Amino acid sequence: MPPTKPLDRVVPIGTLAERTGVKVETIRYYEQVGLLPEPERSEGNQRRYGRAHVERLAFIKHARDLGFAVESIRTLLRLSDTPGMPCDEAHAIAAGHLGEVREKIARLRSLEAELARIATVCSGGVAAADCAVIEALADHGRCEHHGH
Amino acid sequence: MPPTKPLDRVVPIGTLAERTGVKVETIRYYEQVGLLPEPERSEGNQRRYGRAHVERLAFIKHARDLGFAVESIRTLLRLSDTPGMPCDEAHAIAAGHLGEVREKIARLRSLEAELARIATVCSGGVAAADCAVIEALADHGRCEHHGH
DNA sequence: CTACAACCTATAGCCACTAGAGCTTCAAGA
DNA sequence: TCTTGAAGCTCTAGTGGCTATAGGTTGTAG
Repeated sequence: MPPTKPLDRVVPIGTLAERTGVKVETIRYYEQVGLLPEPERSEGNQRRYGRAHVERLAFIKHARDLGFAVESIRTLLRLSDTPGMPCDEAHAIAAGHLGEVREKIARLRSLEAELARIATVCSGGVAAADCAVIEALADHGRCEHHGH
Repeated sequence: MPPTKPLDRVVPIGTLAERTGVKVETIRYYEQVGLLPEPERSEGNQRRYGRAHVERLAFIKHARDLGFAVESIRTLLRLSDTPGMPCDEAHAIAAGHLGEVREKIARLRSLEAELARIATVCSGGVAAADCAVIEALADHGRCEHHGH
């Protein structure tokens, strides 16, 4: 028989990791915090995963990549496990997260403007006493009014 | 004598906290990790801060507000303490941080686009089985190619 | 049968705080 | 002077989402 690895229905944790792009340690962590159900074990006590696990982990990974908190993912998984439920909660989680992301962007943009201003004034080579970076940080009169 | 508090040269930790907008616990933490020097103590072992502490803590707060890591702030403070040194390092830290902030913004913007797409398709009220949010997360074929 | 990669558990560390328990000190009013 | 209560003190543990290490066991190719 050839190494039919990609078609195996039951795979060890390393293969699951490769297949989903999630590290082995992270997979065990997800199991520990209850995102991923405990899989069957081999005779020697090693984890053996099936197709359902691959799909569930892909779901988790995708949600994490989108920045959802583990707690939100727990809820989203619960919803996806009970397809009859209305999905208002899922929408609320996504919309809430979108709001957070937008806030973060806004905050980072104001940081970016401030940092760019500071960093362009001083491009190094000057004595620290006259450095615009140090000065800007020391001079709290300039920036504390538009709270970044 | 009236309560000349705002002009006192030696203040307890609570007043320092009020004056800088940094929480009492955080001030003690900064002292513990060596950002803020240990102040004098009252006879009863309570911290008493002077003008120099206020300025230093304001510097730290401003830098933290701008997102600098504590480790970077340590270096920036060292530079500002030795005004003769050239400030190339300060410039490098600021420029490096600006780069990180810009990367974060870029990543968040791609998240925002994806989340907005997902969240607008499904605005709730639908059964979870048909919910675009759940579906988008489950369907890894759609998004894994443009790595967010 | 042996070698060695891959697996296992348990624990500690990361960052920058934050919260709590259980105690002591300070300052204002009676 | 005494009492009260806010504010201070130290020490420890918890947060989120992993990541790393130590020290052992299992699976499998040659």
